[in-house]
Amino acid sequence: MDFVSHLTSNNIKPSLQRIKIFEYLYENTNHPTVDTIYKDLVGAMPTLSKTTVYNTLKLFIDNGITSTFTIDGNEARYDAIMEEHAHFKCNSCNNVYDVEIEALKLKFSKLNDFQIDNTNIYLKGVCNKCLTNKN
Amino acid sequence: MDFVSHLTSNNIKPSLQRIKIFEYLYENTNHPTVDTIYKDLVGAMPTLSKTTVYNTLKLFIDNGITSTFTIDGNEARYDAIMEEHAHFKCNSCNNVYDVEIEALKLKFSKLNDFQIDNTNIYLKGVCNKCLTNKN
DNA sequence: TCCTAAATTTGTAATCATTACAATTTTATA
DNA sequence: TATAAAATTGTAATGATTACAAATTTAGGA
Repeated sequence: MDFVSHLTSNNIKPSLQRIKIFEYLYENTNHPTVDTIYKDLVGAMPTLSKTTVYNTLKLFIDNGITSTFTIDGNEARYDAIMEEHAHFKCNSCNNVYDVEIEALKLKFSKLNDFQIDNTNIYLKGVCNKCLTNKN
Repeated sequence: MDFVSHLTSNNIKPSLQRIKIFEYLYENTNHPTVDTIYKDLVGAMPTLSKTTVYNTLKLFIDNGITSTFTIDGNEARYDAIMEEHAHFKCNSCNNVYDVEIEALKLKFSKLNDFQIDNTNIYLKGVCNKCLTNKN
């Protein structure tokens, strides 16, 4: 993945901050929050500002190379995966997993009262790993 | 709908504030925010505190007679309808509509990697009314 | 290369929803 | 009625996000 050309081809000037933040998002598929992104990058880029992280993510979203969602209404999470997918949060280990929703998309598209531009799904429960450990 | 017995049968002592807040939720199915609930009720109950609205809604949720969701990650919305359903927000008129998801629930229940306790779906797009008006 | 304007980054302060907490008021019970 | 428990209230704190203006960097022309 050539991050620089990915940015430029989406009309984003590839500054160092933008490259690093996108690279981080692309390689960390665990749906990081702004705070996580900032803390993980500020070591290598000591002048990084949290405002820049906010600005940059907004820019990415506006240009369609990043998506955002909130799992519990508190902190926004970010994702470089643009294919529509659902999220599953385990109430036991608090991990957030990706879930395929191909079948669901089809169902939704049949709704004819609305023009649906955006589908947002998240599930909560207990993941298999935690179910097994719990005996 | 007898609100008092609905509260008591769900282990909630029916104080005036609790009755009024639940009544409001039950009769206003437009998914109000805390601020909306507070502003609409404080006229009739001048001593009402916004903290009480928060406390009461939390109590309702803990006792299973109210559900909550966030449509855009900013403000929590509340709902006395406990049957699982999706929400559709129109990007043009900003209204939030209820959407049936019976068919979808079936699909989700087939996922066998997770034990799904809670399904949360919201859709965004443009409602028919706005589509028609726009020519 | 140097100069200037525009774009980007940064830090601080403001905003806004929500929560913590302690004081006050109300309710229930002896 | 007296007392303890529960409920309500107001204020202050928290935490994510945004506004905004200053500082820095970048790009293009002289």
